[in-house]
Amino acid sequence: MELIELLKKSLLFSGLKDNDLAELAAITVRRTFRKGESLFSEGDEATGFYLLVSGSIKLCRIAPDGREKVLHFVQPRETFAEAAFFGDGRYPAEARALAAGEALYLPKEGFLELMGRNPNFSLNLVVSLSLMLRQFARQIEELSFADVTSRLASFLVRRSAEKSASYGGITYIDLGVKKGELASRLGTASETISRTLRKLKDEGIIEVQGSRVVIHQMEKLQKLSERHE
Amino acid sequence: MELIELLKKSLLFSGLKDNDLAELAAITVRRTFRKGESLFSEGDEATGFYLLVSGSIKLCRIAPDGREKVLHFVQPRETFAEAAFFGDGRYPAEARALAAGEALYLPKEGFLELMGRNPNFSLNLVVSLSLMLRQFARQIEELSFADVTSRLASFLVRRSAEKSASYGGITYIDLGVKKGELASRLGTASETISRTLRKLKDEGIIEVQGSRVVIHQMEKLQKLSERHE
DNA sequence: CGGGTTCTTGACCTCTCTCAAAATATGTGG
DNA sequence: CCACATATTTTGAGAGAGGTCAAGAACCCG
Repeated sequence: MELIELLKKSLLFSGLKDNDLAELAAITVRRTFRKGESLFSEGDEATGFYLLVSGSIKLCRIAPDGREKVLHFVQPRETFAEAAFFGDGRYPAEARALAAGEALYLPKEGFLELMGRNPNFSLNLVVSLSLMLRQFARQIEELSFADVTSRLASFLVRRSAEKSASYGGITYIDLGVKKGELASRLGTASETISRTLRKLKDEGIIEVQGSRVVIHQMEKLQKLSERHE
Repeated sequence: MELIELLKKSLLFSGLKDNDLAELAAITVRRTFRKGESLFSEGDEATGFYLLVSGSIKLCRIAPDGREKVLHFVQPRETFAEAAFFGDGRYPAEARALAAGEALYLPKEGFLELMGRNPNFSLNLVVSLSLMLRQFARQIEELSFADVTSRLASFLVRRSAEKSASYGGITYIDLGVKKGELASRLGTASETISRTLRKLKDEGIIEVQGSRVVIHQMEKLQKLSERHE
């Protein structure tokens, strides 16, 4: 697809005029990646940020004891590693591909230059970062207050809103990630996810088929996710 | 103090030239507040953001069950509520004064205009937001992995780095907040903070005198905070 | 059809939450 | 500056959610 079309799909560049986008396209680098490939690692020098076009990426950190904590699953059209713009210029996490795909690379240097010339870039970037901050704040709140059932319900509800198929009141979600990864993202252990999914199934709220989840009673799920929040 | 001098103290405006600062000063509103006063509440229309000059502010959210979750303690010279720039334009949390002081209010409208005219404002804002993102990411990681001892140690170490007095290997920290608030910030209960502080005291690592903490063995504290990270 | 990974389940155990009560600190008016 | 009222902190005891370890089952791929 045309590079400019791809750029336009991102929230980050949505408000830009065509000639702005052309400037942007001039510094953009297309990059494909395979499953399991790492786009950058924790501690690497941050030379730019990315816009995911297709495929699936997780941002994660490795704890000293070897366990991995998933901070975020990146969806197509989302940007990631914008925070590469800060002070020390190192990536604070690793970006690993869960499925093969393509990303657009925006080099820091060229982008900073664009920001200096064209305020629209900065304004959009600020909006994007602010949205992320809000998301993170919610995650912090969830981790402090909500139990695993509630967090899992919250995840499923959100996922079903953004990425699902629905027929006659029944919603089908494709988790798209291994349950172990989901556990890490929700700040718990895979065993607990297993047990919690089972509990929800026993209550007739959902059904699990591999990495596919069928939601039978969305309302109950919503209630569970709001109980604490 | 001169308004421009106050503005210059913030990381957010540190790199600006004097004439930029003068423009900024022109739209700045000084605002004093008393202890317990709320600068804005969750859900209020976000009309701008703040730079804390003196006093102490906490950002918090109230859960449906009435409990309060502290997201962040704002230190003098720091800005807060920059995220007011996003989409729906509502404050996502409440800002309540822990001690009387003064803040500078930067109205959204005027600031957006400045950003459009002068790229330096945007660049600094992006840096500032990125730093916050990094902080939040660390908090998420801590909440998922680390136990309370580790989180408390981490908090103390960080606090001692930014706000402490030190004589001959012994460091004195003023918590500056009630222990209950600290508990909320660390995602735990005040009883647990109490017990954990006591445990650290029994091990000879720290000493507690009201809201003052004396660190005797910084290395051990550091080790505790890194065990998980 | 192996061989490896991932998932599930069971058992156990520990950390931390909760509730209740005592102790301490803080603030207020006189 | 004291004495009382309120708020905060500490301590104790009990319960429960969820982590960990271990083993078997299911799944996935070449």
